[in-house]
Amino acid sequence: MGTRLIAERGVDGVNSNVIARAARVGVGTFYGHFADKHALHRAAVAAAVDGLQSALASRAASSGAQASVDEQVRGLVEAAVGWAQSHPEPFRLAFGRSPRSSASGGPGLGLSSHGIEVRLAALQRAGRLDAGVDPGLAARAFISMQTSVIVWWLEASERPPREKLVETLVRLHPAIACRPIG
Amino acid sequence: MGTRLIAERGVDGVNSNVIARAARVGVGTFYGHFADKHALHRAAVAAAVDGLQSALASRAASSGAQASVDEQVRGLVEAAVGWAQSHPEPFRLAFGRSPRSSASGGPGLGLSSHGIEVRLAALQRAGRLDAGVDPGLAARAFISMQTSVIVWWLEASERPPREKLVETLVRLHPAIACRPIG
Amino acid sequence: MGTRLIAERGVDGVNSNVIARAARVGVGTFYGHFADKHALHRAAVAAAVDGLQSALASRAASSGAQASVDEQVRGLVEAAVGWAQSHPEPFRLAFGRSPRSSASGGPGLGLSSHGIEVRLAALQRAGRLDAGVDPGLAARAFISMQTSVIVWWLEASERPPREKLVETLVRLHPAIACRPIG
Amino acid sequence: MGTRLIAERGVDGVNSNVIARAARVGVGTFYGHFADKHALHRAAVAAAVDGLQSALASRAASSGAQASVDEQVRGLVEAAVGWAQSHPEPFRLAFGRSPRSSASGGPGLGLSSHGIEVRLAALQRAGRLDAGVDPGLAARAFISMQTSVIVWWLEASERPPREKLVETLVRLHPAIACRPIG
DNA sequence: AATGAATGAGATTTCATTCAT
DNA sequence: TATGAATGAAATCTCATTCAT
Repeated sequence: MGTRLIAERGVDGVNSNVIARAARVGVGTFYGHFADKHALHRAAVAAAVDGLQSALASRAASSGAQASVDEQVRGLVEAAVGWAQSHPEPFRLAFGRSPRSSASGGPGLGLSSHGIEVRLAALQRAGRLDAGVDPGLAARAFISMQTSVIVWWLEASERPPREKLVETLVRLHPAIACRPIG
Repeated sequence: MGTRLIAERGVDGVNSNVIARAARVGVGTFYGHFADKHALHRAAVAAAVDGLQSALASRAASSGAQASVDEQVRGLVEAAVGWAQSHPEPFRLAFGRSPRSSASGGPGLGLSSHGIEVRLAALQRAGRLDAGVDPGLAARAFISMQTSVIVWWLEASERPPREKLVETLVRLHPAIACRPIG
Repeated sequence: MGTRLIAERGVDGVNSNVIARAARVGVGTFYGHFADKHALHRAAVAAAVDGLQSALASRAASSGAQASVDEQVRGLVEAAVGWAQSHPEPFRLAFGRSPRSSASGGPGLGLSSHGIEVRLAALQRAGRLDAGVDPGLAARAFISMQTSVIVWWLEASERPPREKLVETLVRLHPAIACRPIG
Repeated sequence: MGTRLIAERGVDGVNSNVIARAARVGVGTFYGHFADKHALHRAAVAAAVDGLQSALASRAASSGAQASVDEQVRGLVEAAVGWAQSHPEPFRLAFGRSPRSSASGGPGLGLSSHGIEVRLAALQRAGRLDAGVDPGLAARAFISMQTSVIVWWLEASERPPREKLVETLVRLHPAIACRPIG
């Protein structure tokens, strides 16, 4: 439980005593649960990634397989933005600057880009994605973009309305943005 | 001189004594040149941002104003990738994970998205950019995406060829990806 | 029971939780039996000292008072070596390095040197011990020597046979080694 | 230089801050010189062992090779006692209880018993040392005994006079104590 | 009586920064 | 100006002990 409480605070210049105090436990208790500060950070990031991942998965499941590409993309983007809005701290923690932890790849990763890659590859085989686009790169690019922009949007003082954000992200999704021209 | 030598190493968990040693100067010397560790970091990031910025600017200048949007976009993407390849360490330093410093905005920012925003707005007014897209968000999104993907690509072991990278980024640039449909 | 189990392990850098775990009891249980870590250590040392002491006493009793000095000395050395061999861990614990506890005196003490001192004094009065020797010092010296050497011998990889050990210690016992010359 | 200052204090329950303070240096300075508390302890023990060793060596050198065994033994014992008296703290540190450090062997070791062993073996071959005695064990035994007794003597409140101590140790030295009988 | 999670004082260690040379 | 040993505040971590179950 300490995990969530602490995930909701920043974990960067923060030190173990402060973390423990914030979680209302003794320092020793903290070390009883996590090997060190970074173990906690990793756990919190993993929890956030899992949280978002399952939000996306359940959205994908609820919008039937018969949905159009546009509908699917919009659904996923909305799910991502929605989860970010309801879990701003975990989202920032996992996808904001300095995710020293995300083993996998660039910013915003940790979140697997594999699912998107597969779908893009399928679209490409069906001639519905520009042949010049590399599905792997494009998937990765979209994930980075989406998380980066949402992080910025969460923090921005004069932020565009949520619908504009969703609309823009949808429009930039490779499956939509990179349809074959002509 | 120290700037570059140090920029070429990581600067995060690294401590000032190590930085100084790596730069082959005494600790004291280091503090003779920079107020503190963060001043150095800021300087290195700024240098990288400036470097990239001017690479982009000179490319924009060389491709005349009469060039098509596609040519301009491709030129800028190529310039960005080229600079990143010839200055991988500064690029990573400035745009990789944990840019604690970039005052401006999200990941990859530090690099101003203003220029792109202006151009996108112009295209939109000319009816050549989908009306649903927010130029500010889209500009920001593209910058984040581009830098994130390039950082990943620089580090990736099995990376797609450079042409594929450029092609994919070009195709995802809002000015191209978000042309009005129909 | 806990006493012996724990005595058979080292007790120095070892912490109380580890001790308890090793003894297969809960930490709390441990503190139910001993006031603190040192109480346990003291108890274990005392038990070892008592054990050795009574082994020596019963040997002294069994070899009648009419036995020669040589026989008595050999009997006691054999008893000490025998007990050490059958209780190596307690022996090490009580007489090995770092007996922070032994209130009494130098290494190997805890074991009283008084008995030996009395006998040596008697021999000296009878003109059968060199007059230059101080019975107190000599007694103390023999005890230290005996325990130190046995501890070493217990741990040594290429150790001389037990008989050689006994023989050497006997020969170094003041009552034998320091007979008046000529 | 910190070495000596600190060696002259106890180093057991003492913590690094206290050590540093006692040596009149900052904590960091301490860690600049020694990896940790134990490194200092080891260094101090080594220094003490070396000090005693060279005191013995120079005494051995000054008493010509033509000196009798008795004279040689007395010389070495006097040298050991003398060094211990003039360097009581290092002596206690190196040879007192809990020398967790002495890699070599039993208490009092660290100090090599090899020299004595060699001489005893020579005496034995010459028929001037009881055949039942093992030179290795006897050498080791003497070293342990000597250091243990000196440590006790340094600390004892009612201690026998120094001459008595020397006399007793000389009389217990195997080369003298274990001459063949008859 | 037995348990072991929780505690926090204190030990250990790091590192940004200073300053005498 | 260059240097790096020295510094100590602050961070990390340990472990003897308690106490609710």
